[in-house]
Amino acid sequence: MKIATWNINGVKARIDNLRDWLKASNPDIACLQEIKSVDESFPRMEIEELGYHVETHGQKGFNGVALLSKIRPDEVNRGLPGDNLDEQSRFIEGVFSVNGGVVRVVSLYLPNGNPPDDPVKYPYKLAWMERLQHFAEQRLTLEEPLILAGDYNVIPEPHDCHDPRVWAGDALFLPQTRQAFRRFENIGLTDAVRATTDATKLYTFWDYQAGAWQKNNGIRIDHLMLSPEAAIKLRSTAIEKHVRAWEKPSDHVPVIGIFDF
DNA sequence: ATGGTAGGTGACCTA
Repeated sequence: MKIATWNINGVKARIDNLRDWLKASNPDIACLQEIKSVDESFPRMEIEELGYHVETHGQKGFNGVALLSKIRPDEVNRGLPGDNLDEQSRFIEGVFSVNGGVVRVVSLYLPNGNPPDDPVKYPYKLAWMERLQHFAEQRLTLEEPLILAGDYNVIPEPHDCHDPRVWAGDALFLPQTRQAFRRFENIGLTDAVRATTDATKLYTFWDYQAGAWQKNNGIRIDHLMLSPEAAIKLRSTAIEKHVRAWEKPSDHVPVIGIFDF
């Protein structure tokens, strides 16, 4: 089973890219972030035509996540538990039946958090990470394959960016951010890409500005985090870097996990 | 639209 995560930066602007990518990469489940669309205006038919079931958790203008899947989920949960007042659409979970078992797949868009001195933004990011940790801890007790896939807006380690000095004061790389991410690993989640390679200079995002792509000035912020039951079934990972060179690209590229289920 | 770029919105906001 091939499971992908991709921040597409606007589903309406990226519909041709998205369709081309689905045809070429052919994932069984695709987790999308930043659809920047309400549920009603998601280009559902254009995706269904390609044989995918569509579940969205959209929002006007910003954020928004979706799950595209060849098999229909048995259950879908929208919104990260832990704050009834949080109105941002950043989390959708699908439960899928696969040869006798179950796999839970989450598409998440973790808050950016910049600027860090803003009274709201960075605290919101850290609180969201804590809520995600609590969610994960609860799901881990189920002892099921769980894949938390998405744009984490976290650079885990210095070698996950082109120049750590540039990112030193950024919400994506601050010690508290990295510490919160490390907590995900400490409770038993595995960073799928890191588990399958020790290559450096692996990036999933290149800014549109200042020729970042041309200079390979990128960061690795899109991750597949796995429960032990999913990690043991992980066969390989890939970062589909070529997609960044397409016409009208997203600033992120798809990250893939291939599993034995 | 601060600027460098981009998307969605609608007289800026977010990344």
